[in-house]
Amino acid sequence: MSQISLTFPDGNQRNYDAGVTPADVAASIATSLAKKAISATVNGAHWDMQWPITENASIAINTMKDDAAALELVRHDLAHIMARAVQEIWPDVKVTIGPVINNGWYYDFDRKAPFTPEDLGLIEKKMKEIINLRDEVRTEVWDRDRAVQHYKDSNEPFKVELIESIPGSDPIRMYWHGHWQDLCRGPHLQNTGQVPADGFKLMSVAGAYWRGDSAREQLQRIYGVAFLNKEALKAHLNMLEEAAKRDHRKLGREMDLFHMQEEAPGQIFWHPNGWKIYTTLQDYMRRQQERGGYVEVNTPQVVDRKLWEASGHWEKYQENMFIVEVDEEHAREKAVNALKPMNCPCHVQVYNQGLKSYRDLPLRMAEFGSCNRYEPSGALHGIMRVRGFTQDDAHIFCREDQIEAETKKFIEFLSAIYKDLGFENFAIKFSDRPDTRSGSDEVWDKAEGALKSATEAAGYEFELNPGEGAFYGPKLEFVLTDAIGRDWQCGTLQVDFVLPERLDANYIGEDGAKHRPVMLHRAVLGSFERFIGILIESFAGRLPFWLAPRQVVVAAIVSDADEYCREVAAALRAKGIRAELDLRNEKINYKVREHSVGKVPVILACGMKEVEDKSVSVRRLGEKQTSVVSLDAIIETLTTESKAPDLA
RNA sequence: GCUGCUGUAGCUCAGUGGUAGAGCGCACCCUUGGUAAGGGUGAGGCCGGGAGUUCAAUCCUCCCCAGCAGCACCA
Repeated sequence: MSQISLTFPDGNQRNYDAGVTPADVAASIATSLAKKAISATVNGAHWDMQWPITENASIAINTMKDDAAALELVRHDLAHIMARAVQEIWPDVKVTIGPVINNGWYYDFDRKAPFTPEDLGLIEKKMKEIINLRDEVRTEVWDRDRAVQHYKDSNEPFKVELIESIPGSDPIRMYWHGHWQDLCRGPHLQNTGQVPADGFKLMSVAGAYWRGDSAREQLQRIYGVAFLNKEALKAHLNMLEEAAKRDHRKLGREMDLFHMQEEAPGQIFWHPNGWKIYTTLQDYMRRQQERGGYVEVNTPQVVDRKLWEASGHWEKYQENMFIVEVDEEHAREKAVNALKPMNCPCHVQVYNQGLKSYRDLPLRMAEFGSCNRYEPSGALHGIMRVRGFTQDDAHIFCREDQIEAETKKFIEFLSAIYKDLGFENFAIKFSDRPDTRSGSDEVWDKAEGALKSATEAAGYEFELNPGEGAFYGPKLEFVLTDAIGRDWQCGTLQVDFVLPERLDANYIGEDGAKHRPVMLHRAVLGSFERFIGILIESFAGRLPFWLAPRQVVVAAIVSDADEYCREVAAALRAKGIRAELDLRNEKINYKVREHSVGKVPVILACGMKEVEDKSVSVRRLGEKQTSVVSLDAIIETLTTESKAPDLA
């Protein structure tokens, strides 16, 4: 048998027979290592202890101390252990797939009766039993036909379909956790006992489509989270609890920002406090847009279907549109309108008024455009995903050769705003050409190239979403993350070659001939509603002073100080600071607690001492310490703090 | 839209086949208290909507609506 040379992390090399497994290698070093090993890293690849190594390679033996490898294996083995547990309890349940995800894993099952929360408890108990059995994990590569036959014999149709979709050149690998067998590419632990029995928890069960296809069977997906020990699991569950506390729906109620009700699903009733955030943010955006060279317009909400037919929305987007039919008494036919789901067609109408010259380009046309979309009921989520919302929308009409410069300018514009609003970090996703698209490959090449090089020139990296572009052009998406790690697309920039064509937008070039402009659809916040939701969660309700709906509460400690409190509040209001009075017949402790819970950034408490000194006792949100400062000083301080970042 | 769960006072939630309860909040009274809940009294509910079973439904069944989790969707 031929020999191969394995190089260890410390640089040492040893020779082994070709086909040696990491288990053999570990055993050759120390029996204790062989026992506690969980996997190997061979030439950078995560390697099962049972897989043979046939060539010279670098090798590292992983133990539970190697967090990344250990977490992946633990979660992956738990997926198998859970599937085994489920089939041991309910032998007729069909298994499908069970990958590792963030913080844990899931496994999709086909079973008629739904899993109940009690079932999850049963499964968890069974899983712990399996772990305690310390069953050996074993693997074999099978012949494709044998694997298919096996799963046909054992009546596992989803597995048959999986095998048939594995490319012909790939091996079909089987794994056994004890007696229980599953198709799996591996790697896995050496035995089930290597899984920490107190480091995991089954979290929830929900429907999920087979292969992510809503036309296919709906399966039941059980989610679990897993960590290397009890403490880490506890920390994770704790984090989830903390995240739930900053849910914008909860804080929206507590801070009296908005509400929603059955009669208007997916639409927001803004209360005074919430609307103050909204208008403050809008005022800020308006100033930024003016500086950024945009002109602002406003266009109709209810627009005849003729325009939507021309734009292509009627054909491609109708099921997401609110259709408004009007029987006009004296009209000969029924007028059919739609609430605008997007602003772009209306903006082209504005653009098309009068002849445009190449000298007018780029023309950046902005609108705080109120849109309505009939979103699927299951998609609605607080104020983050709604049916009525306002975009900070703009369309840049430009020449093809201006795409790159405009894109770069936009990314810089957006990142400055995100920074002002407290988001230093955001992800950029780049979606390139989909299979069905309009426009020539040559034009797509140019547009994709322009977006990519503009992103790089602005100093950002992007993640590629292959084939996810719109049919009319490639796009950039700017993504922020909420309190529990869910991503929300906020900003976007989409190149559009199609709409100017469909709505016949043009400009007169230097050559005196008509040319077609390109449109860049772009938004920074995306929608005010979603963005405010993210702001609330990101700051856990403790908005920066300039955005806080209630900035100051002036609270009397004794009622003899009421008159002075009125003076203080009036003085602050004269400086444009949002100050409220609390002269209620309550103790200062009570008032402090209530306004702290209400996330008011500054409480100014006044008793007789303050009345006499013309001072205030300042308590900042989140600080236990108070300080007494003069009225003049606090007015000056808070006046400065109340300025929006662009005015400071 | 799909699967599952949920819907009782403004909020958070108990509860029962014989039309309801707590805490907080709210109102009033007492209390003027120095930085995260002072005390008392009281008001407040078509038990999400509709139909059915029943002598009787908030409770059981069916349909609808809305919310929650996940999936799909987000051109």
